[in-house]
Amino acid sequence: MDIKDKRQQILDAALMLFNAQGFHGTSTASIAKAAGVATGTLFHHFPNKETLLQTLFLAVKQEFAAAIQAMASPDGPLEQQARRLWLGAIDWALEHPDKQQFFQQFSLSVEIPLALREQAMQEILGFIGAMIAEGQRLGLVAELPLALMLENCHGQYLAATRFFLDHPALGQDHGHREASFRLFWRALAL
Amino acid sequence: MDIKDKRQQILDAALMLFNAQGFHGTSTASIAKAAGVATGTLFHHFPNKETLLQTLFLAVKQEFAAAIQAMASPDGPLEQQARRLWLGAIDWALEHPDKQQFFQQFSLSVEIPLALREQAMQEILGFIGAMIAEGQRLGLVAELPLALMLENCHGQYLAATRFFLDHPALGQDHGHREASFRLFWRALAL
Amino acid sequence: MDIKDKRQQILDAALMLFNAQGFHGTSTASIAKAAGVATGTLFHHFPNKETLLQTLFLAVKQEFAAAIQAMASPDGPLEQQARRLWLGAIDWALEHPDKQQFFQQFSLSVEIPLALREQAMQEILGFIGAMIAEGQRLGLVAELPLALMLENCHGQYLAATRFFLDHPALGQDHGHREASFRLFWRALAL
Amino acid sequence: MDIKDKRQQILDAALMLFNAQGFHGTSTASIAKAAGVATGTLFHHFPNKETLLQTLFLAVKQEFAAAIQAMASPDGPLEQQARRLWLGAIDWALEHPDKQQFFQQFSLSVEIPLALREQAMQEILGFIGAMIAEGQRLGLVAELPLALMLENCHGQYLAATRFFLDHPALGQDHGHREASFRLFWRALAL
DNA sequence: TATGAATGAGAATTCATTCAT
DNA sequence: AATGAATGAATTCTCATTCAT
Repeated sequence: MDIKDKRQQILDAALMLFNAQGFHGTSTASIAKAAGVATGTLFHHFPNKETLLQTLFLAVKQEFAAAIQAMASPDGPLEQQARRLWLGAIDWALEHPDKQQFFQQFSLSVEIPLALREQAMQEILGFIGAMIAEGQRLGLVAELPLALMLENCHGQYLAATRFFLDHPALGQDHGHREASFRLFWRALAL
Repeated sequence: MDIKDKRQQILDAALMLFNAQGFHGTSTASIAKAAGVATGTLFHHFPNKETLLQTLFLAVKQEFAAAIQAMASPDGPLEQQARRLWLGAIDWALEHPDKQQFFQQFSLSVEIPLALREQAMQEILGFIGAMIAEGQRLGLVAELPLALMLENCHGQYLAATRFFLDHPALGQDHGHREASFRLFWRALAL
Repeated sequence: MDIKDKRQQILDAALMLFNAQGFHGTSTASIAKAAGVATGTLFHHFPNKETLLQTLFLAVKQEFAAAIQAMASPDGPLEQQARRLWLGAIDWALEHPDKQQFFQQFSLSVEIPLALREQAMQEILGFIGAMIAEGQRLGLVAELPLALMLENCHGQYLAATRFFLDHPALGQDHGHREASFRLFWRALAL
Repeated sequence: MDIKDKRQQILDAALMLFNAQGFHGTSTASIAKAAGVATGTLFHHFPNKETLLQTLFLAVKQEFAAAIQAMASPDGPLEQQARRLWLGAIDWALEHPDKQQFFQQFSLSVEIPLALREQAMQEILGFIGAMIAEGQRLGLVAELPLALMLENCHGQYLAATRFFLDHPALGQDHGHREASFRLFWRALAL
């Protein structure tokens, strides 16, 4: 237990409680208690509650981005690449339900400053954009306004993970997994 | 000014402030002040702050549902019906940006009890479900799990209105309007 | 007890406690308790602790200024006028030892913003300045830099009241009263 | 830099910060930081914050007393001796504005325990008392209560240095320097 | 119905001090 | 002697809600 340092324990506790009760519904005292540290310790590591949330957001975002990046590979036809990515992202969500739920709650929330939110979106959607461009070059993807397509991808991903988090069993069901990809892909495809 | 009763003034002020500052960021005192009434008056009309939010949510939801219902008509081919509905819903969002923003913020939020949220979703997505079933019967719409399709529709609608609220000028642009429908429709269509 | 409103009770309690324990040594909770009100009530009447102090400072200052003004009258030789004023001011201090002690503590303190302090000094020393000018015109008062003379008057008054507050019995002693005036007057006189 | 030991660095930083922000407005952490040492180090040299303040007070007082003592000499007429002392004390204040400001703030403050304050006053005013007695023996100084005269001297000195600290340029002006002495001396003189 | 002063539990944050290294 | 992470009591201030008028 002493291996994980207190800073990390605080982040873990915050993730759990923010998910369960929301940002404003969670007191710093309760985070500290759940983390097994004193109230002062929280403020030793984070100047205030807001920064704690943002630090957490950044950390989760980076973990997700790294996982996605690791899945991407330019092998095979574009649709195969996209399927691999989509299902990989769904799997990541199912393996890290707490982190995914955190994303659902905060990736559009006012608590995260606009700049940080947009930066996160950019980082994650960045190579989705590249893949769409490539698809358009190959005549596989429709020529629609890029910003709108990206917002759409984001919305579909949030919807799909929302669905699978609400019905965890279906996350293993081949039919539902493929269906979710089909909706996503056909929206974009020519 | 005395025409609108104080209850309505309170609801209006709450809508504005909840949008701007969130539920927890808005004090009942500030709502009362913005509404031009005394703090106590708010609690004559609503037993507590939560109920105020839920009442507001219900009112906005019903207004939206009524507007959508008015647009629907079983005339013409299914895709035309769907286009009319989709663009009508987009227009409603553009005409009521404050109410739409309120929806964006609270239709998935923890502040609204699950039961209320689901009921609202049902009411609004209800005849979307019917339309999908009809489409499937006619062989126009893909045979995918219904719950997933509905969640997808919802996610796409939120994404589209998010986009148009962020770029109000494009709300009048034919290309973007059609593109948003195309994404929506192609996801579902066979 | 209900006659004095809570606002005044809070000011009274604050005066007492600030005197006894200093500004930082006095918690808002203890002020509220001593005033017999809830903590929230204090913040209903004063936006924060600092404003409470400044309001108190202003109130005491105005009471003192009014008392002094009431004593001044242009009758008799200048030295008589000055003596009347000086002894009157000493008497006020002895009759209101708590308010005088408050002045001792805060009239030079950093807790009171410079602007407020200077305004208070002006108001109280204003007609001391006029009296000095008159004395100089009559050839009774030395021609020294005015600002320095005023600072000196203030310093002497604080010293004298400090002495009399520390030795309350001597406040009635004719010898000491006269001696304090003599020191003051001879410093200025030609 | 390593020449001055950390203890002294802490005292220097404390002097600066207490002046700028007051005792309660200055955290031990900020003192340590300004001194370039760790928070714990402060508590190796001083058992607590209060003791740090009192140690500082004592050190400054002793430095001042030593400087004054060095200026005193029983040569020439008494008024000359007094002038030398007074102007020397003013000069000391102007040469050590930070230490003088510290004195202004704490020599009457509640933060310094009464005993320490009185001891300091005694030490500094001690030979002022002797000089007054000598003046009275020679028929040069008024026969007024000694305690009152000492308090008056102290008050005048604080007022004069307050004035000169607020108007540093005038500290070199012969007229103002002499005027400040004149006020002081004429108050006491027969 | 309407008012707004009063309430007090609860929140975020600060900070002097300790102590293992 | 020096460090700085950790502590937790204490502090200021907020705010939903009540109630006498």
